[in-house]
Amino acid sequence: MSLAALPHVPLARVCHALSDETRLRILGLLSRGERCVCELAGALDAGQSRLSFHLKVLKDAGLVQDRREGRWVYYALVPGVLDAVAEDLKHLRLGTPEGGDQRCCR
Amino acid sequence: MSLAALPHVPLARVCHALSDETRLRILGLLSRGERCVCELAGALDAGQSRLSFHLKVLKDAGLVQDRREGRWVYYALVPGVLDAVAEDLKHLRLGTPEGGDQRCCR
DNA sequence: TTGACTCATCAAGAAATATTGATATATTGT
DNA sequence: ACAATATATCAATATTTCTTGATGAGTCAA
Repeated sequence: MSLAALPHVPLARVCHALSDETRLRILGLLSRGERCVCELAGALDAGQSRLSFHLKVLKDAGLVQDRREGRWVYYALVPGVLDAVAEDLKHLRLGTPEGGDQRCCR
Repeated sequence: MSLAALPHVPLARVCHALSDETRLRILGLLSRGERCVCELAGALDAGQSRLSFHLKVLKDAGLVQDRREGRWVYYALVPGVLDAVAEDLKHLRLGTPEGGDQRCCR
């Protein structure tokens, strides 16, 4: 499965979502199961609005999903998405062979 | 092999290096073999100093290496590094089980 | 030695991201 | 209906990153 299976988000944007320590810690926590925002806030040292901001970045990147249950919103990893990103990284290539094989300097 | 095998660069920094379209295109080109800067500049539409900037980001992240040959500097992917990053992403977890399993809300 | 060429670095400004505190919205219990 | 709780959003500011143009450093050939 490629990233493209999910509501396509460009790889660069996904990597940007992964490029922050706080967000990686969130994903680490979520890798062990669903968590609500206040649990995450407890585990990390982040203020509520900061956390909310980062969760939105992760969600927009298609990495996490949320689910409301009463007053709480539970966040979870989108299943398989990290594997999909990993796969895309391994096969990093351009759609079209960019720039052929020309040499500019001799 | 984990990322940690190489002169350790934190995953967040590596992902940051991967979070830019231009840099992904550079990596795509390099995935087909070594290229000198002027070749890259030709293939992409980037000015020289812009390209140099991005190459430095990639190098600092441990993703590419360079080699001087006469007037030219050839850049190449660090062998295996993309696989290593992919692996780290699949096993996204924190060093320590962060925040135990406590719940803050009931 | 001089000039042309490849590339890196620097400084300044522009653009994108992150943080903070305040406020808004939704849900629940009383 | 009201108050409390959980979360999202907004506005202002701070910080980081990117781009551009200028300059510098190394290499080569004449």
